[in-house]
Amino acid sequence: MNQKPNVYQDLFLNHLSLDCVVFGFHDSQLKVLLLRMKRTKDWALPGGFVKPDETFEVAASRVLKERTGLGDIFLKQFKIFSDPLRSQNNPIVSDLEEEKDKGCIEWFHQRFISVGFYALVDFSKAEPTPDFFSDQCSWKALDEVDALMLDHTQILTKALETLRLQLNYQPIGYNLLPDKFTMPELQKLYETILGKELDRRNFQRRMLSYGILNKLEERKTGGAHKSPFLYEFNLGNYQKALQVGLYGGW
Amino acid sequence: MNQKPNVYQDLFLNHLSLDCVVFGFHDSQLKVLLLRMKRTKDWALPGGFVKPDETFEVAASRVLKERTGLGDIFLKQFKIFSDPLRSQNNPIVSDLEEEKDKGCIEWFHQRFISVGFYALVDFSKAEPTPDFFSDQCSWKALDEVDALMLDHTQILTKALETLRLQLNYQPIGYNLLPDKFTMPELQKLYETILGKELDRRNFQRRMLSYGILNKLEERKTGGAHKSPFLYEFNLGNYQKALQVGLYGGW
DNA sequence: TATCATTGCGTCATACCGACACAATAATAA
DNA sequence: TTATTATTGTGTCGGTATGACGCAATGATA
Repeated sequence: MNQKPNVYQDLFLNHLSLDCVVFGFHDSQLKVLLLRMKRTKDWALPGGFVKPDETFEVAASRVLKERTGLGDIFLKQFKIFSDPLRSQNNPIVSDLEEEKDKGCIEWFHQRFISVGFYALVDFSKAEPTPDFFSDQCSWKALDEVDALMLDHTQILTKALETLRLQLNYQPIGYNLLPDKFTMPELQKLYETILGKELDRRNFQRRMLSYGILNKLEERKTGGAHKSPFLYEFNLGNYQKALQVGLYGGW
Repeated sequence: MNQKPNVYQDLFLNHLSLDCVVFGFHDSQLKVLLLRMKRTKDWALPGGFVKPDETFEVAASRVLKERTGLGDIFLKQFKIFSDPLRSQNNPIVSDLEEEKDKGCIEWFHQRFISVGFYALVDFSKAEPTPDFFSDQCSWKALDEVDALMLDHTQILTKALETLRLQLNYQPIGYNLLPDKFTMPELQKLYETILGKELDRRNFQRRMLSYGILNKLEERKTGGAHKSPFLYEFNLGNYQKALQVGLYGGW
């Protein structure tokens, strides 16, 4: 979608769309990747459509490759949004009307259901790239996000809610942090996602008990105080925890 | 879909379908509602399509109303299945070919994505009813379920997996048990869903600690041994637990 | 050299959980 | 009528996880 396809109906399947809530972590803040629409300047989630030979997962990967330059992104579908009126009044249409592009307008006038994905990416490695309908693609801290296009605010909210829930039985951080990181950094990530502060000492104890961290000999220097140890994820245990979960529960 | 609509393309949206995994509890067994295809005798999940004015949730409710006679069913979407090849070789088509119904065959030859729902219903109140393509609609215990049509086995497996996960932070039982029930019955439900046995005494302690049960004065008589107390769900707390979750987690 | 926020490591009381003991009960068999 | 037996109600006990907090060590800055 870097170039405007004049042939949506030939390229993509009717009614099907997807939207991605891309999370990144930077400056002790949880950020989301957003697009700004060309004419209306509305902000929107990166999204796209599905080709005849794609699963939704593949389509989402393709879209995120275009928007961030990254491949092999952590991606998870969390909900499907199917309100019959959700895709009405798409600001994209008003952009297109200026160009009198009939076929294209028709495509965007149809009803779309949207599969919501959330993605976790390394902030420093992503290269935000606008699509054809937007003039800007950039990271926004969660508390800077105003009203979004269509039902995208609702999608973002649900994604965050899901992420918070998953935190309880899934490891997180491998996709959001650099390879080596300190315990305070990891804690800050958790605190940002949860939106509340945690006890430093209890966090460390619990985190270490999961067995998904390797403590390194190095320390992170340069900070203005006592230099903390560096950690890395134990990928084997991390992957295992992703599948089995962190707690047995029942 | 009790009658065969000759006008799918006018009634429903292209590419969109849904499948429901309907769970019921009876005879200390977890059962699933299945349909048997008329000609091929393949077993399948109850499913359907989406009308232009429906959300997926509304469409699923409509389908389940037709298959069970029940309204206001506990319903939850858990995953969308979008393999491009998933809806190939639909046995329904071979049924239709006998009738040389061209338009109808075309409809079923298109690629469908399917939103998976799972539903929890009161076994005793449901009235299984086949649709136009099936000659039988009946409950099957989980271990009696053989290979299902298309990717329906995969859908069923994922539904069960989701249900087991949800058990950890959501109350369950209100939709599956009669109004009054005993602690052993509730435990049996948990054991059946989880596929493993639990300690009677620890189960009771944990269950009561949730605060979602009212202990009644009555006992259940007629059993061959000591008569157990009856319980009912405390609906207020139950609903609250559904939203907030059973455990704080982080 | 003193200051001070930050970090590493530890303590303590409490809650919770798994495993298990024992008496009470209700239908059935003797 | 009485003994048997499987089941249920209630409680205990030790181990473990959790929340709240103490204190000394560190490393840049003043």
